[in-house]
Amino acid sequence: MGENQSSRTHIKEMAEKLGLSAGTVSVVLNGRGDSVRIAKETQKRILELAKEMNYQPNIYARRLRKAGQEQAPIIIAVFWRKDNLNSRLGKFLAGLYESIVKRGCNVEIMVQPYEPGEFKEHLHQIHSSRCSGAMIGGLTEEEQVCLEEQDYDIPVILVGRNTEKFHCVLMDNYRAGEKCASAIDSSRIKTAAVVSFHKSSRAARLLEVGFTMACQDKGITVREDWKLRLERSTYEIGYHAVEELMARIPFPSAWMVLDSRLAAGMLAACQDNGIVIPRDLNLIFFEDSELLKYNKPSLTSVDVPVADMAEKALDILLLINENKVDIPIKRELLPVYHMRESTGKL
Amino acid sequence: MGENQSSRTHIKEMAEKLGLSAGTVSVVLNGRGDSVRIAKETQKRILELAKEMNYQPNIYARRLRKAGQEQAPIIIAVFWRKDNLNSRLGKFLAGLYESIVKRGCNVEIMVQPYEPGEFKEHLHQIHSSRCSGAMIGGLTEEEQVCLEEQDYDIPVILVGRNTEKFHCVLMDNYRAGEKCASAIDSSRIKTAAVVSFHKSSRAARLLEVGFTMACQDKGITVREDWKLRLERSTYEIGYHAVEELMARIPFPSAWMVLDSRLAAGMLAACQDNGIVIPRDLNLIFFEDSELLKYNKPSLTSVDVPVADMAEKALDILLLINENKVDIPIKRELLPVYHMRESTGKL
DNA sequence: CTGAAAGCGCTTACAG
DNA sequence: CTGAAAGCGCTTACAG
Repeated sequence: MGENQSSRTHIKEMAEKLGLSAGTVSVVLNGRGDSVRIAKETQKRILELAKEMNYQPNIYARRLRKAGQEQAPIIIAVFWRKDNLNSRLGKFLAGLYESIVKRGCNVEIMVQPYEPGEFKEHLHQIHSSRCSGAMIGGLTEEEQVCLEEQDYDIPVILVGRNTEKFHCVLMDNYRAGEKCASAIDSSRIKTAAVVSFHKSSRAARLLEVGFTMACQDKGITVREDWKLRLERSTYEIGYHAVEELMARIPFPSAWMVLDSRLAAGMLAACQDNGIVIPRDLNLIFFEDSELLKYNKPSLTSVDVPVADMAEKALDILLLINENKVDIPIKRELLPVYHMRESTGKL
Repeated sequence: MGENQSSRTHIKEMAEKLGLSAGTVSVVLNGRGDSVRIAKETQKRILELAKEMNYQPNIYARRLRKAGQEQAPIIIAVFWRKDNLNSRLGKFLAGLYESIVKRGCNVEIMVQPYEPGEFKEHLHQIHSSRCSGAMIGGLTEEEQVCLEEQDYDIPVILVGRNTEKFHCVLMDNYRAGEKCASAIDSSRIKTAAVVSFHKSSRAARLLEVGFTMACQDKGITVREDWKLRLERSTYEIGYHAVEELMARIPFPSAWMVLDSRLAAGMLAACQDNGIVIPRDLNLIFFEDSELLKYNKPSLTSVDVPVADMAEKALDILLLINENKVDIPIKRELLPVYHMRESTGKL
């Protein structure tokens, strides 16, 4: 037992095989063989064996060796859903990096992608022998439940998810919904629709409620049957959503859409059906994209403040590490707001 | 001297202050105080001092301790330009992760953003005591020169840059240029323009040459004065570029554009000037984006195969680590190709 | 030219 | 209830 665990070659092993000391092997492997005047022949034997046994140095041992010369860094493990790597990870890392520089602290960022639904395979990585803290984005509810079943000896910070057990940074979804409503010109517009998804998260529902409530306050009607539930986010589904809404009488004249990837399809449908934005329709998208910004007319959006979230997550992590506070910290941030032509304002 | 270097608190230090042994302190700090039956009072003193001195465990020491129980991983340092974090890092990491899973190897990814132009500050991180290999994206020419002045004891792989000294993975720019030309319907189109930048990289120039040569072969004329050099990539500059090209007589009827961020401005200008795509004009963009895909008409693009590059970079790194080959390996990959309506084909 | 020892910071049996 | 020792894998003076 225990054989397959430490299958990697070590210096000591090689030294024994060669009848040399570990020091000699180490020196040669580090290219200092000549300067320490190890026999050419010995060097050759060592290098050959290293190649043969596929020697890989243990980075941790090397770094430990350097302790005293250099500060040991704080290591942050960032867990991110594989299918989200493209969208927001870049912004998150950028925000994190900026904050690290600003604070002048010695931090290393480790990124660990995970398969959607399979986060549990990484639970063992959340441990003080691996990193100083974990930031986790994109968890499903089941994954979160699973995560919460255990305790961890380092701070865990959920990104974009609410939790009572761990720390978290998230957008104030209710406020985000309100913001969307405030983008509508209520002097002209009296009816509004919501386009969201069938399997909506708690976050999405809060957004919807915030929007609906704020609309009510402004005298804008949001009828129950104007709340569209789509299956997925594709061009075609966006296109059909417009046709469906057009069948409703009266035709709601402002739409809040909970996903910007539908935008292309929806815009095409509007064009094909002679709906002019913002004359006939106010459009507000959740999530920003170039598509929205450069469309003619440009489209208003409300987005998650990812960089901000990274900054706050770092704040929490450093605070916890310094004070060993044990109550969970929650930071709710305001959404980012891009007012554009699609809501009739410049 | 050496005081500010190791300012961090260590267990030994705390043990001395408290008149205890390191073992006792360690046990309590790991929450095993009760199970090992350390006096409550002692535990309290230890925890208080830890808080006061802001004790941070040395992750490397902890991980080394675990050696034998768990495999030491290969650590890949990914250096990425801060201002590119949003665009291609996600795809690169996704590609890297996929390849890691496919190969079933034990790899950790460390991401180190750097300020554009300031890569030299990270040179010391390219060392076997920090990681098993470095992948570097987005270097400027000066940065690359600076990097090449030194030797490193781990494999260095440049992403998207050519080099004789290190390994590299890059797109075959000449072939990419040819691909762009092949998107043009030469039975109908006889003239082509190139829109690029004033300060163009060697890569961009190769792309241009590949395009020009392939056009010649197809009987398409690319006149010198149809080669536009723009200052930067913005909406306005894209808009003006179209006006400039319209002033040329004859008006070139296919354009290869070396950057997709100009797209929005160019499309707006075409629309404003009654230029109909693809009837009057074939458009091919380098770099893909949603904007191109969902435009009406959808726009053809040629893009860097980032995920592929990540895979090949991993291949190289593992190969080098196994065989200690010392000749630089270069992998040139074919671009990714999105044929769309803007070149008149579906 | 090479070996033996010390030590990086930490944890874990073990002894008392 | 606590201490002393051993050891994780590696490197670096030092001795010979």
